[in-house]
Amino acid sequence: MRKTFLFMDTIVNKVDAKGRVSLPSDYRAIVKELSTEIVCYRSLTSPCIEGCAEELLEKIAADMETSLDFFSQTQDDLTNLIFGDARRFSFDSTGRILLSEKLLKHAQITDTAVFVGKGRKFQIWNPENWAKEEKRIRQEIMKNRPSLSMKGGN
Amino acid sequence: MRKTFLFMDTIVNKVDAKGRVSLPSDYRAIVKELSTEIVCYRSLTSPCIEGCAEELLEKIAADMETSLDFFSQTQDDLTNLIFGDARRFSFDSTGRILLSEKLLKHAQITDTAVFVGKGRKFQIWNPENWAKEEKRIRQEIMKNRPSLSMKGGN
DNA sequence: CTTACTCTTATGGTATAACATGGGATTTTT
DNA sequence: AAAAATCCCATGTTATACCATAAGAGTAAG
Repeated sequence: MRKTFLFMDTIVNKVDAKGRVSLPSDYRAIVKELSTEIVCYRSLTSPCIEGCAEELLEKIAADMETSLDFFSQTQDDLTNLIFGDARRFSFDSTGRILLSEKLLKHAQITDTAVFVGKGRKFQIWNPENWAKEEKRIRQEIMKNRPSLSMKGGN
Repeated sequence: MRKTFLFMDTIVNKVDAKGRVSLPSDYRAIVKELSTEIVCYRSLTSPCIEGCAEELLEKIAADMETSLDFFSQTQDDLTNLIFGDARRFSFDSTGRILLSEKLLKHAQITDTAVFVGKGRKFQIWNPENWAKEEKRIRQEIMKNRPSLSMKGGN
């Protein structure tokens, strides 16, 4: 069976004064498995940091090259937004990454970070914000439960 | 496995009196990795400098040879503009390139340059202009968000 | 069931290397 | 000869690699 590479679980780690955090070991395993790197950027929609394997961005770049027009406005905007914000974060021998000021500020993270798995991606939250968000999501799901169906995608 | 070569992140560097700027080290790494050179030209659509690996222009040229649009007027015009404007910019031992007057003027850059990653390409902006542009893009994207379906999901 | 041991992971501190940037020297161009 | 471009050295700053300790999970033995 093929090894999985899904970001899962919710892990709470300390952020030190320099902005260093241990990347959960499971996440590190994925990076090694894919021989890729972790890439993080500000979430477009939430006050949190979003991360994924660089491999995924590679795919996006490749898709754009072929699907959209080289000179299209939308492509221009999207690439600016995604790649302009994303940055590679490689971890040291002890498994830590150094988060940037920009990201920490966006996610309002000071001394504690919550890693939340999302499959191909993951998010990093401020603990309080995540608590609220999780509650919101659960309520939302319960409300819309009857109309949720598996569409075959995703 | 193949190493990735995506221009990412947003980096602010000083431009000295001679017009020298440090090319962000990640960008330099890509150049070395691909054993190519950096090529820059005036953006066709924005007041900024656009850059990419010379390799990419090679690819575009190759694509056009075989493309159905071989005789397309628009495509002809666009490539004329880009190839006519593009120039190689190699960096010195300290990693700096010397931007030309023409480019600096087009991007209204004087003493500070903002490098914005775009995947296979990157842009160089005047700080104020980029701030405005980033704002514009974020608004635009948020407005059209529902209709944007990326394969990477969101 | 409890205790001791081992291994992995997280975290704090420090040393080292890499980078951006200023200044000057040398070379090339016109 | 003057101007412009390229190269080289010096420095402050920051990120990264490294070492050491602590904490926790899991395992094996008593």
